[in-house]
Amino acid sequence: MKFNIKDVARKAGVSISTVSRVINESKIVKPETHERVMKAIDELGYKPNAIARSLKIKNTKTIGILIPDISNQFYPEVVRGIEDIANMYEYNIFLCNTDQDKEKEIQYFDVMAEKQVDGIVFIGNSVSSELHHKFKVYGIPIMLIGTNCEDIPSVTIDHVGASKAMVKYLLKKGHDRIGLITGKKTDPITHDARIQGYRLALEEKGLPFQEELILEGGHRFKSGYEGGKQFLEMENPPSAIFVANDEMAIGAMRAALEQGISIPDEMAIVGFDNIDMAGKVYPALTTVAQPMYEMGAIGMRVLTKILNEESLDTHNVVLDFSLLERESS
Amino acid sequence: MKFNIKDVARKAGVSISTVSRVINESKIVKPETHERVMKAIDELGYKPNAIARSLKIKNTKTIGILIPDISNQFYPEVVRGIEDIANMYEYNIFLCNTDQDKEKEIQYFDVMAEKQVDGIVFIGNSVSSELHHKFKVYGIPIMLIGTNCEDIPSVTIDHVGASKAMVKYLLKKGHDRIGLITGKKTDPITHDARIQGYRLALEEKGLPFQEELILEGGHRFKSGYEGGKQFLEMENPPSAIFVANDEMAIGAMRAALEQGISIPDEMAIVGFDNIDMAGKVYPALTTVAQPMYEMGAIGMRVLTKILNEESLDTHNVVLDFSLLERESS
DNA sequence: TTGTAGGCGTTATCAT
DNA sequence: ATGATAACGCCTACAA
Repeated sequence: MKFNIKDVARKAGVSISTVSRVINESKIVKPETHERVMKAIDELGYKPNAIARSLKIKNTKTIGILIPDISNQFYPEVVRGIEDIANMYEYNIFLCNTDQDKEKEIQYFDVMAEKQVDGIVFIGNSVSSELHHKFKVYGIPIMLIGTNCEDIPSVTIDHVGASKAMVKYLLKKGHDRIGLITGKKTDPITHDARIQGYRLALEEKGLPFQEELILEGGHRFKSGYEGGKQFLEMENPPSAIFVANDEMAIGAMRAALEQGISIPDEMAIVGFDNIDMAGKVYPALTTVAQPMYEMGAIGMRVLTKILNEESLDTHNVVLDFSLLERESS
Repeated sequence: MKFNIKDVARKAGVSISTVSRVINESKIVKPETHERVMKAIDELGYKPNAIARSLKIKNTKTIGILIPDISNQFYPEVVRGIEDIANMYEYNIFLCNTDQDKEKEIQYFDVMAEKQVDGIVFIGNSVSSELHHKFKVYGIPIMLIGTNCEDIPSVTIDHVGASKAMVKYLLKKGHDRIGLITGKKTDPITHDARIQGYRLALEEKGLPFQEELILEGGHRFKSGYEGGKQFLEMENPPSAIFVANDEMAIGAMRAALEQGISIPDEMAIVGFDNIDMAGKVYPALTTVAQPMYEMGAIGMRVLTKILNEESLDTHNVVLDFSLLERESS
C-alpha cells in the first residue's frame, strides 16, 4: 500500500537518483525519462516521505506556535494570521496551548525542538527567564507576538500609548472620574501597561490618580462583571469604566445593563483588543483595536525572513493600534 | 551546538546503543552506566532528534487537524479539546485551516500524509467524494467531528433531533409562528438538518410548514442581522425566530434590539451551538448546546484507541445535546 | 550488560 | 543524462 522511491525506480526502470531528481524538479532529466517516472509515480500513488527528506536536508518546513489558550477569543485570529502566511511559504504549524504555565511552555518548547521545527512563534504576555535561556541556548529562531524581550524579534503594539489614548478619549468626552479594571497584577500588559497609560493621561490633564478607581480583574467575563458591579455600588461611581480587555468589558456591560443603567448615557464602558465579539454585542463596544490578524501575519512573515536569512529592517516591529468608537461610550 | 547520539556515546565512553537504551528507558542498563550517560547528555545539552527517530520507528506522534477556520468562534473550543487529549497521549497537532474549500482540504491532506502524521481529525460539514476516496486509499486513520460519512469513525450530535427539540420548546412556549434562518443551502447540517427538525416538530403538532418562514442565511453575524430585519418587516412577523447558529442569532437579536423590540417579550430569538459568546450577550441567548470541547476530546480519545489498535465499542459516537434556556426566549 | 552493524527513505556527491 | 553509494540520526536484532 505504501511505496517508496525505490519502488518507483524499479517500476520506471531507472535509478532512485533519477526519481529523486524528478520529484525535486531538477532540470537535468530527459523529458521522456521524466514522463516514465511520473507515470510510475501516478500508478503507484507514491508520495515522498517528508520525514526522511527532513532528516537528510535538515529542515522540516514546520513551525511551532506556543499560545496561551486557543479557546480564548483573542488568539484564534492571530493564529489564523500566522497560518495563512505560513501556508503561503509552505510551512505547517504545530499548535501548543500553554495556559501561560511556565512548565508547559518549557515542556512544549523542548518537544518542538526535538521535532526539529524550523522556527517558533511565542505568544504570551511575558517570557520567563528559564524560557529565555532556552531560546538563547538552542539555535532555533523565535518570534514573539504581543510582548517583547530584550533582543528577541517581536511584533507588538504600544500598550502604554494605547491605554493613554483611550483614557484621553474618555477625558475629552467629559468624564473626569474614570474607573479602571485591570488584568491580573502579574501581567505586565493588562495590568502594568494599562495603569501606566491611565496615569499618564490623567497627569497630562492635571487630574489626581485615585487608588479607589483601580480594580484588579482576572481576564475573563466574570471578573469584568464583578468589577462592574463593584463600581456601580460605590456611593460615587465613576461615569466611565475602562476595562483591560473586551471580554471583561462585556461582563461589566452586563452588570450595568442588568441594573437598568443605560449605556452610554448613564455609564460609558470601553474595552481593549477588539475581539470579534466586541462589535457584535449591543450596544457595540468602544475599544482599542489590536490588529490581531496582522500581528500573526507579520510575525510569521518576519520569521520566514529570518529563516531565509534575509536582512531585516527591524527586529522589533510595533504596529499601530486604533481607537474604535462605537456605541458604548 | 547541536549534538547527536554519537557525541553522547563518545563523551560517556559507551556505544550508541547504550545511549539509545538510556534514552528509551530500557531496563537493561547498569545504573552506573546509566548515570554516566545521563551526565554526558546533560553536559552536552543533548536532545534526541525526533525526526530520525520517526523515520526508524515509523510513527511521528503527530496528528493533523483539518478545520474550516480557527477564527470562527465554534472551532477553537473543539481544537482545545483535541489538543488536551492529544497532549495527554503525547501527540502534537498540526493545525490546518481549510475554509471548507475542497481544494485546500485535499492539499492539506496530502501534506499531512507526506509528513507522516499518525492520524487525522477532520472537522467540517461534509466530506467531498474525492477526499473520501483519499481517506480510503491511504491507510491513515481518520476521525470525523461534526459530520458522519459512511464507515468512517465520527463523533456528532443528533442534529435533526436537536433542531426538533428546539422548535418543540418554542411551540410549547406558545409560539405558533416560528421563523427559521438556516445556514447556506449547500450545508447538510445548518440547512438540511435544521429544516428537517423544524418540519418534524411542526408536523407533530399538526401545524403547516410555511415557506415564507424559512430564510436562507450565511453563517455569519451579518446574515443573521439581515434575516432578522427581514422577518421584522413582514406584515405578520413571527413571534419567535430560530437561527441556525449563535453568531447569526446574535445578529438577529441586534436587528430586533435596534428597533426597540424587547427580547423575549415581543420577540423570542434562539440559536444553536452555544458558542462562548452566547451566554455573555445581553439578553443571554437561549440555544442548543453542542458539547464542543467534548466532541474534540472524545474524538481524539477514540483516535488514540484506533492508533493503539484497541477495540472500540462504536465507531460512531453520538453525543447528547442540551437545550439551554436563558433570557432570549 | 554492552557493542556491532544494518536499515528507515531521502538527498547529494561523485563517477560513468 | 543517469547510476552507485554514502550520509542524515536513530533503533534494534544479533553477537559478544
